[in-house]
Amino acid sequence: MIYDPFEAFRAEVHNFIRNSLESLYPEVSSKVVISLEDPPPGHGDLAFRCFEVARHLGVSPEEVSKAISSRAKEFTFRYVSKVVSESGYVNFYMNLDEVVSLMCSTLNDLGEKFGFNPAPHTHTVLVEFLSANPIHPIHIGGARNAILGDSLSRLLTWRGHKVLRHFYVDDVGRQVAIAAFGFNLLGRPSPWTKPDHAIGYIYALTSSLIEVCRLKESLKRAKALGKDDYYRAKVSKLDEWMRVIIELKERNPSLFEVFIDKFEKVKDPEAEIRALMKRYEAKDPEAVDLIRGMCNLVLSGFKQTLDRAGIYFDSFDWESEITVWSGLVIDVIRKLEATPYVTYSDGALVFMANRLVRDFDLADELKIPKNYEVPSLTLIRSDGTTLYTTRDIAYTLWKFKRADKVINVIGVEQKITQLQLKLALIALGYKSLAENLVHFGYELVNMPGYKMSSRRGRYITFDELMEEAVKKAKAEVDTRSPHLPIEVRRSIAEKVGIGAIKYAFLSVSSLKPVTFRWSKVLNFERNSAPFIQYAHARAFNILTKAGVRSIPHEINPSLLRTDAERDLLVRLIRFPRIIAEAADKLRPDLVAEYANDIAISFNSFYDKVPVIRSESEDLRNARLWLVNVTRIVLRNSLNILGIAAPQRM
RNA sequence: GGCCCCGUAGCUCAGUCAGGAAGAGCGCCGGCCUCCUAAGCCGGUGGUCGUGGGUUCGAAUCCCACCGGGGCCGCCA
Repeated sequence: MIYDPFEAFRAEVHNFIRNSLESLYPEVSSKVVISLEDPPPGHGDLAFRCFEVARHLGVSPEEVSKAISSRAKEFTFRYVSKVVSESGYVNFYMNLDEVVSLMCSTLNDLGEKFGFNPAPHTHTVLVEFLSANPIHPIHIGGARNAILGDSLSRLLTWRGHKVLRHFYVDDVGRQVAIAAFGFNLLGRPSPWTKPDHAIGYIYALTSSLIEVCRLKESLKRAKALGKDDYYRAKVSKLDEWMRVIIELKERNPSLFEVFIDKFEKVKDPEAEIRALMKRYEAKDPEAVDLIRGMCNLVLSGFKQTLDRAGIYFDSFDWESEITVWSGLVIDVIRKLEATPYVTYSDGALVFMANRLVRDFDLADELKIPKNYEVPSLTLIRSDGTTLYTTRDIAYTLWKFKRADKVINVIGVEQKITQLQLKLALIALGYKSLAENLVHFGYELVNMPGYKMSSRRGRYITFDELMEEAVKKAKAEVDTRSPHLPIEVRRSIAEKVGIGAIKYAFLSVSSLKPVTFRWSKVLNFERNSAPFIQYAHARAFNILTKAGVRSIPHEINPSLLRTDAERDLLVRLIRFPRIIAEAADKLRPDLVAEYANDIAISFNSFYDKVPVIRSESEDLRNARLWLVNVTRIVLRNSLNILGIAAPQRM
C-alpha cells in the first residue's frame, strides 16, 4: 500500500545521488548528507545542491552537478523523467505518467482519506491543551492555544498516531480559591449570563478587591516607615486598581453593590482563601461542593464555546483528583526526597534542578544555555500545601501511564517550569519519559493599546471573537448569495467566520507574538480560510454540475498539458508528504500554507481551463479527476486545521 | 543583572534548524464577468533581510557585539 506517491520519486532521486556520489567521489560520499530541496518554479520538482560536495573536493559546484547529471543516461529511472544541471544544482523532473499512476492507486485505496500518511512507527500521543483556569471565559490567548492544540491533534491523527486530547482542570490553585470565595460570598448565585462570563466577573471583582486591600495594608506600613518612593509607587498601583474596580462596577452596578456590602463584612479575606485551599486539598466535603460546583459551571460555559468552535476533548482531568486526593503527588514528593536533589529551605521543600543538570551534564542535551543556572523549584510551601508544578510532575506520570508521548500546549512564558518538570522526571529516574515530553510553546496574543488581564476582567473572549467574525461573514454571504435560504446562509457564515479566526492563528508560527487585529481575523481574501473554502466550494460545484458518477479512477496525465493543470497536479501529489513533514515537525502552519497554495493554483486553473466544456470526453474526465483530487485535498487540509469545508458559499 | 523569543516590502508574515536561485498576502496602480460561483483571475508597484563587525569562494541563514519589541528569572499559574 502506497500512501505517498511523491516519496517514490524522492527515493529514486536520493538513491541516484547516493549511487553517483559513491562511484564518482567515493572519498567524500560518506561525509555528505543528501538533502533534497524544492527548486524554484520552472526548475523541476526536486533539486540537489552540489556546493558541499564541491567544497570537499576543491572543485566547482558546476563540475559536480554536470558529472552527476551526465550519469543519468546510464541509469534506468522509473519516476524521474529528466535530470538537468543548472548553476551548481542537479534538478530532477518528475515522470508524471508513473507518479500519477501511483497516485491513482493511492486514491483508489484511500479515497476520501487521501493524504493519510502513517509514520513508520506510530504512537499513542497525549496532547494536553487549553487547560484554561476554570474561573473566567476562554479569552483570545486561550483561543490560540485551543486552535493550535486541536489542529496538532488532528494532524497527528493523519500521521497515524493515536491521539488523546486532554484538558487539565486546575481546580487546586489559589486563583480558583479566590473565585470560589467570591462566589460563595454572593450566595452561589445561578449565572445571570453565560456561566463562564458570570464567574469571570465575580473572579475579577474578588481578586481586584483583595489586591486593593493588600495595597492599602502595605501603604500603611510604608507611611509608618517613611519610605517615600515606595509609597508613591504603591499609590499609583492602588490608583490603577481603583480604576479597574470602577470599570467592573459599571458593568454590573447592582451585583457590585451587593458584593461590596458582603465583602466589607469579611475581616480577613486572605485567611479565608488560604483556609479554603487547605480544606479543598483535604477533600473537605463542603469545600468540594463549593469549588466543584463553581468549576463545573465554568466548564459548562467552556463546552458551549468549544462546541461552537468545533473543538473537543477526550478527557477533562481534575487536578485535585489525579494528583492530590489520590496521594500521587505525595508519592512523587517522597521519591524526590530520596534523591540528592531536594532540600529544605526556610521550611519549604525545594528541588535543586541545576545541581541535577551539573551532575549529569544535561545542558547540551536539554539545550540549556551555557552558564545558565536553572532556578530551583519549590515543591512544598512552608505551610505544607503543594504547588502547581509539583502536582504537574504527578500528572505527567499519570499521563505516561496512558501514552508513549506527551505534548503540552502551553505558553512560552512557562518554559522554565516545563524544563523543571522534565528535570524532575530525570531525577526520579524516568529519563526516557523526559525525552518523550514535548513543550509545544506559543507566544501570547497582545492587543494594541490594551493590556489584557484576567484578574482585571479585561479580555476579549473567544465567544466575542466568534460572534464578530460570524456577523461579518453573514453580511458577506447575504450580499454574495442572497438567493440561498436564510438557514443555509447562517450555516455558511458560521463556517466561514470561525474558519477565518482559526486560519489567522494557524497560519503564523506559534513562536510569533500575535498582535490581535480585527482586520487580520476578518480578512476574507487570499491567505485566509474563506479563500481556501471558496476554492473548495468551486471545486465541489463543478463536480455537482458534472454529475459525480462520471469521475474516472485512472487518468492519463499527458492529457493535462497546460501550465495551470500541471502546476496544480504537481502540487497535489505532494499532499501526503506535507502531512508527514507538518506532523513530524509539529507545524500546522505548513498545512495552512500548503492549502493556500493549492487554492491559488486551483483558482488560476479554474479561470483558465474549462472543465465541463472540455474539448473531448477524455480531457473532461481527466480534468474532473483533477478537480476531484483538489476537492479532497482542500477538504482534508481544512479538516487538519479544524476548519469546515462548505459545499457552497 | 542573567537567560529566552521576535526584528525580512508601507502593513501582516514565510524562508533561519541543514549557508548557495530574496517569497506570499494586504495596500497602491492598471486590466478581466454573453463562459463551471468575481470571497476570483491577469499584469504592475514595492526590500540597506534591525545595526556594526567576523567566518566563508558565497550569509536573511553561522559566530560576536550592539539597538528596538516581548517574555522569564515567585513559597503564582
